[in-house]
Amino acid sequence: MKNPSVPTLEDVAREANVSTATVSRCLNSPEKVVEKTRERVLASVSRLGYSPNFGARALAAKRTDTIGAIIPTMENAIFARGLQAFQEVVSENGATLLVASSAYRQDLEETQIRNLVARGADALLLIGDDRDDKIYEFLSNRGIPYVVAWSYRDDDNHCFVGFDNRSAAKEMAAKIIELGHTRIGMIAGLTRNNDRARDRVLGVKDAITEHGLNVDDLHVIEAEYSFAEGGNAVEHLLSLAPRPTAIVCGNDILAVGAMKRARSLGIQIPDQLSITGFDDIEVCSVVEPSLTTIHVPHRNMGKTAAKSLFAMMESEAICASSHLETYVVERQSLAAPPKS
Amino acid sequence: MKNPSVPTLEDVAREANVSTATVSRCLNSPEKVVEKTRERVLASVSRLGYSPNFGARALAAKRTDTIGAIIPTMENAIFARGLQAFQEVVSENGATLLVASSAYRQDLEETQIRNLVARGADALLLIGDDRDDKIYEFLSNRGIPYVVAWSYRDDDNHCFVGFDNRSAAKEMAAKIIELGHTRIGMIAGLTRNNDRARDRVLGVKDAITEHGLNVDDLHVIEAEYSFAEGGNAVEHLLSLAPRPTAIVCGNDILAVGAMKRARSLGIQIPDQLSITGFDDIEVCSVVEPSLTTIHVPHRNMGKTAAKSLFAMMESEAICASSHLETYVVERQSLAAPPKS
DNA sequence: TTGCTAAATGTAAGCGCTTACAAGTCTATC
DNA sequence: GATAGACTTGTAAGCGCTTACATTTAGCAA
Repeated sequence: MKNPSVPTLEDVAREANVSTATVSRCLNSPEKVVEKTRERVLASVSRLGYSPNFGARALAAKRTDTIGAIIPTMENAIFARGLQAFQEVVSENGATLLVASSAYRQDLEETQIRNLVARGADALLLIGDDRDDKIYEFLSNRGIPYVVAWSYRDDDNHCFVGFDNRSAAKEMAAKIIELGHTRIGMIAGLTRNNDRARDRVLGVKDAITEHGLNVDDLHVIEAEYSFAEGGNAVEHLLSLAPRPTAIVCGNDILAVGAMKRARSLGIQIPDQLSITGFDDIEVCSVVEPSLTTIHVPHRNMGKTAAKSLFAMMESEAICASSHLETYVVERQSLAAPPKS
Repeated sequence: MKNPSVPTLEDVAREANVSTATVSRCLNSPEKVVEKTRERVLASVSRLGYSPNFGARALAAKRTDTIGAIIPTMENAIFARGLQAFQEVVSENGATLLVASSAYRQDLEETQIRNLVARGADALLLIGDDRDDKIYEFLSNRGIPYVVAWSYRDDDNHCFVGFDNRSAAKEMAAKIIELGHTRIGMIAGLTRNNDRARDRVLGVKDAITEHGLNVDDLHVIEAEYSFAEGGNAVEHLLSLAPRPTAIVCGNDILAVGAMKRARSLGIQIPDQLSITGFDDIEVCSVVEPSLTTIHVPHRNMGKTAAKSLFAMMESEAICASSHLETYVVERQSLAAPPKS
C-alpha cells in the first residue's frame, strides 16, 4: 500500500496561509508564535490530520527524544516488569521508548543496538555487560549514553544500575550451607552470553569454597528458562549418588519447575529436599510450598536506570552507577537437611 | 552529549573514492555494483564504522521495513508471548519490530500509534478493537495496514487475527452450569477500554441466559490484573449470600489469586468452590489444585498476525481475518457443586 | 578499428523538517 | 511624525539518504 497523500508541513502552511517555519514553530515552541496565528495553524493541523514525519524531524533537528532498550526476551517477567517501570519514567520526561529484543543472541543484539542508534535513539538501556567491546566503542564514538542494568560490578567500565548477582547468590548458598546442607546441586540458567547467570553460579561456588566444602562436588546443570526444563534438570540431579539435599536455582522459573517435578516424584519439599530460587517473581508466593528466593527490586531498577540515563543526557555526567540491594526472602521451600 | 562526528555516506564515498550513489547501492542492492568496487566500499564502511542514518533513509526511500506493535502492557505474559512469536516472523522477513505500550489508556495508545506511524512504521499490530474511529480513519488515510489481534469478530471492519472471547467464555460457563452449578460469580478483568474483558463477561451471561438461569444473579466484580486483586475479589464474592459455588475468572492471574485466597480462608477447591481461568498461561499447571482454564494459542496468534500483515503489505490484499480456536483445558479446579 | 549494447558509475534533485538570519510590523518614545 | 527596539513572520539552506536519469566504461561483433 502506498500512502495516498500524507499531509506535510507545507500543506499545513498553505492551508493556514503562513510559512512552513511558522507551522514548525507552532508545533515546537508555541510561545514564539502569536496566539491568533497559532490558533489558525493548529486548526489547519487538525483539519488536515497532519502529524510530522519523524525521520525528517530527526534529520533536521538532530535529536529524537527517543530512548532505546534492548532486552533478551519479553517472555521473562523480570524484564517486562523492569521495563514497564523504565517506560513510565521515560514518558514522564516526554520521551518515547523503543524496545527491541535479542533472544539472547549476541549478533542479534548488536544488530538491534545499531538499529536503534540509526533510528536516532538518544540513549540506550542494555541488560548485562556481556558483549563485544566494539559495541561499547561504537556507542562511545557516537556519544550515546547507555546504562547497563541487571548487573552491577565495582568498576568504572560502565554505568551500572543493578545488583550484584554473584554476592546475592553467594548469600543464598551460604544460608543453605549454614543450615547444614553439604550435598548441593545447582540448576543454572543458560550462561552463554549471560553474565547474570554466570555470576550466580560463581556466587554459589564462592559460598561453598568459603565454607570449606569442595567446589568439585557442586553439580551444576544449565537449563532453559521454563518449568519443564527445571523439572528435567532436577530429575537428573536426583538420580545422582549421593543425592543432593538442596538445590539452588538460577531463577524462580527453574526452581518452581524443579519443585513441582520433585513433588510429583514423591519427594517432600523441604523435608527431603530444599529448593531456592532467584528473582522473587509473583509465582513464588503462589506455589506450594512457597519458594524461598532472592528478592530483586526490578521495578526500582527500571526507574533508576531511566533516571540515570536522563541525568547523563542532561549533564554529560560521567557514569554514576547505582548498586541496588537484594535480600533473601525466606519462605517454605528451604529447611535443614533431612537427618539421615 | 553531542555526536562527536558521525560518519555519513559522503564520508564513506570520499574514503572509497566513489560517488555516494555507489555507496548507497552497495548497501541496498549490492548486485548492482561490481565486486571490486563493492569490496573497497565495504572496507571503508567498516573502517569508518559507518551506519546509515535511519531518518534520512526513511525520508528518501519512503519505506522503513519497520513494523510497529502497541500492546497494553508488557507485564502481561500473554502479550509477551504472542509478541515474541510475532517478532520472530518479523525478523524472518527482514523487518524490525518496534514496541510501545499504552498502559490500557486510550489517549496514550493514540499517541503511541501516531508516534509509530510518524516513525515510518509500514504496518501495525493492534490489540483488541476498542478504540476511537478516528484512529482507524487516520490509519486508512495513511494507507497503513494493521491487524487487530486477541479479538475476533465476524464482521469486515478490520483484519482480525484472534479468537472469540465471548464464545470461549460462554463455553466455559456452559460447562460449569452443566456440572450443576447455579450460583455463579465472576471476577472479570477491568473492562474499560478492553473489549476482550467485556466480551468474556458477555459470554458468561450468554451461557447463563441460554441455560435458563437468571443473569441478574450473576455477581460480577472487576479487578486489576494481579493475584492480590483476585484474592480480594473472591473474598468479597464469598461474603455474599447465597454464596456462589463456582467463580469464573476473566484471566488466569485473577483465578490463581482467587484460588489461593479461598484456600487460605479454609475453603476446599474444587470440593466447596470451583474456580476457572482464561488464557492458559504456564502458572495454571503449577498451582495446586491445577487450574481449569481456556487455552488460547498466543504464540500461534502472534505468528499468524505477522504473516497476515506481510501479506497485506505485499499484495494490498483486503483483510483476511483469522479465527483461531480456543478450548477448555480441564484440570482440577472445576468440579460439581457440593451437595448441600 | 569502429560502432553498438549493456553494465557500472556519477550527477543531482528531492524527501519533510528545523533554524539562522533577514525582513517586516508594531509600540512607545522623543 | 520619525525612529529605535521588540516581536512576529518569512526565506532558504541544509540534515543524510535514495534513485531517476545522464554519463562513462567495458565487451564484443563486424
